[in-house]
Amino acid sequence: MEDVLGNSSFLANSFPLQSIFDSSCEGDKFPLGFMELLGAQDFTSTPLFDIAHQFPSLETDPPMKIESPDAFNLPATPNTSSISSASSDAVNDEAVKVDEQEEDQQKTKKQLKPKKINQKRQREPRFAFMTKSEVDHLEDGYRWRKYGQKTVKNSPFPRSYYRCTSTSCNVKKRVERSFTDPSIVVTTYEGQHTHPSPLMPRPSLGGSHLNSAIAAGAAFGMPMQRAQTHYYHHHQHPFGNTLSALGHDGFSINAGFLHGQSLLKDPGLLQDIVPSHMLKEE
DNA sequence: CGTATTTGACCCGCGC
DNA sequence: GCGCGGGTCAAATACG
Repeated sequence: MEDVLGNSSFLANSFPLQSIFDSSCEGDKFPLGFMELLGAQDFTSTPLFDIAHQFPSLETDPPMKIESPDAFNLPATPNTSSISSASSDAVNDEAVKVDEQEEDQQKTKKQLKPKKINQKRQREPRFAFMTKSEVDHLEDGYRWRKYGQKTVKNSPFPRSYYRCTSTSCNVKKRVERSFTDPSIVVTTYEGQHTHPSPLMPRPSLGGSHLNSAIAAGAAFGMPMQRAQTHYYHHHQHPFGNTLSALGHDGFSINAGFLHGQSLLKDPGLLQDIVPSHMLKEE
């Protein structure tokens, strides 16, 4: 296809991210989508989800705004392109706090027991990426182990469930194809990696756009494989410090686990993949 | 032999 | 209460 860049707008128009979350929210009623889904789990003790809490108004905002691909400078192959957004559910901090340890135990005992006290179940931050790709499983720098697959209602394509193979990292992701456009792969990440990417040990080595993009993408758990990653976000981004990136539309990234800190320290590198206004905007 | 994938069963939440 | 759909587990299997 030659309309690679055009794909972004195409995706935005024909496949509003909201619909993704609408369908990925299971039975839960998340009229707002992203903010509700903003989880309150703090793997790294970075309370960025609290920050997300401060932006309750999403319904009044337009569903999404797509970022110009140029802003990312991704030299990815024109084969694929992806857009992204994030979500998480909003829960009571207290409930989470109290729940965390208990939940940890319950987690080990799997879900045989009720893990939620009186709140919605999922509380981990979630990022959804729509990637125009022919391969289902995009390489994002982490190793994933498939633990399940389910058929998706209203879709001929199954949804696959992956879990990060790192023992201390319980990041999960779902991969499914859009039934409206089979060439689009929707990848939803849940949770945050507590470790650097095993496949991308030195992000700032090459200094090329690709390298930094991949490094950052890997850090964020974004699909990299021949994919052009576009981020959906709203106008403002409380990008307070380098440890947490967060768009108030729910695009939240906890980069606390990032060991390749040089990447975050150097705005230039980040600029390679993150829109400039996203870095400094407040 | 160790690791990853497959796949049926099970559990849970939600809507009716 | 029941059925449905989503999410996860774990035994079996495949693969290196």
